[in-house]
Amino acid sequence: MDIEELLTRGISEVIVKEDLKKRMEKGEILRIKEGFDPSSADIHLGHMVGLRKLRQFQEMGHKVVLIVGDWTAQIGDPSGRSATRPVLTAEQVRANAQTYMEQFFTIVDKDKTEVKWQSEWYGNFNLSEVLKLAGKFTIAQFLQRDDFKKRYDANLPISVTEFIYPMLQAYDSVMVKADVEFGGNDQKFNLLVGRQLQEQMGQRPQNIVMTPLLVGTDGVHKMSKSLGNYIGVTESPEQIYGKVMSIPDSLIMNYFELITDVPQKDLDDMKKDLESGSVNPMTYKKDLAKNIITQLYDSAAADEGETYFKKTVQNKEIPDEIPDFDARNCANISQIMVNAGFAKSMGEARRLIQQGGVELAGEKVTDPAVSFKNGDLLKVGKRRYLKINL
RNA sequence: GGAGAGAUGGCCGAGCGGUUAAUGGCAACAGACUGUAAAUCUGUCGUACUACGUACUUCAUAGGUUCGAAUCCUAUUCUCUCCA
Repeated sequence: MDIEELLTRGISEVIVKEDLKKRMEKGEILRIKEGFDPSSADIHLGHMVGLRKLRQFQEMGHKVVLIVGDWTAQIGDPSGRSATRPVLTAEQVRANAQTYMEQFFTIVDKDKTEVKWQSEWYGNFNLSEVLKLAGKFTIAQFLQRDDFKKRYDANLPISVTEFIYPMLQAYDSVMVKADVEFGGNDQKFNLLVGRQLQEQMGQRPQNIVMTPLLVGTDGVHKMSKSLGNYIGVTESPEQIYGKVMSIPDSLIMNYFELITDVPQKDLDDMKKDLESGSVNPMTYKKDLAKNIITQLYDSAAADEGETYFKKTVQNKEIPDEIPDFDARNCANISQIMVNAGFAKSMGEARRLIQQGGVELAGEKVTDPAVSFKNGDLLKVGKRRYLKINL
């Protein structure tokens, strides 16, 4: 992959592109900063966009500096939603960070990565240092940030700690002497603050590489755990396959471009096929699902995912493995559904039955009081199964 | 410190003393349809039950007024605006 493609495909913006390109062409080995906030541990396909890009930089010899945001995790990233996050204990943060890194290094090369914790420099930060740092910024500057401005204009609360977040993130860049910082599109402001602070503190300002935000399975919002529209990289091949199939058809090309290595000219052909309608979108969506699973697992797992999908969704067959459920304490079918987590309440369970969404031993259940016996197969909705154990 | 506005179900947002378990939208779930868990259409969407009904618990929190309150009053907590 040449430098131009590296800086174009799957990238929304590079600041300053010419400068970065020159440095790379000169063969400089760059320190690429990637921060993460261990308030949540799960990596999903949305993160893959940037992580794959990091990997590509590593393959060209550059060094990734991963910053564990154990301090910023306590603030909560203001980008996105306004809901304040619960404060995590140090233990939780450490546990999350561990889990995160395990996932991180399935995509990024661990040997070419340096891990830094924010507490290395913030651990004994004192008030005078905080003041010195805060003194370098103005409120007007923060209100330029779209997210802040919108909330300010809409009379929505903005916590002062949210202003501190970009300051800390910027100071991180100074501490690790970052040459380049990676971030999602929505991070633009924070990334730019890093440039400014580095310059103020006598460092060469970092270049910025921004990756587009992957749209979630709902086809509308960015992929995020809190919106529930995400596909986690640790999910099972069957789950990933199914979730990929559930993205709107209009997202297929976007996913191919951002999280696969399929060459651009192939993508162009596929796009034409989709536009002309000569190929069923499902076909490409299946390819996409397999491609992603192969990256995260291997091609055998991808095949398994596909087989499972064909069986259970397309042919509506019963899956091979069905969990047993101990139903000895359950008086009726509804109770089993609630205890198994298939329904939130007895009322919901009854409704499912009324709507014809429940099958017992192959028969549609119409009477909530039907009798069941050991080994009976219970199907709820399209794809939730269990075997009754008495 | 002073003056004012506001807090409604997972989210957005109506309602301003009784046909209100609370319009509408989104999300979610089920059904139909489909070569996709896409799209589209229909339905459901506080909890429980001896169920076309009944009971209980909801409209920031705690009290109060009233035959009756999400709607009025008081206190508390939180948010926003303006003044200083």
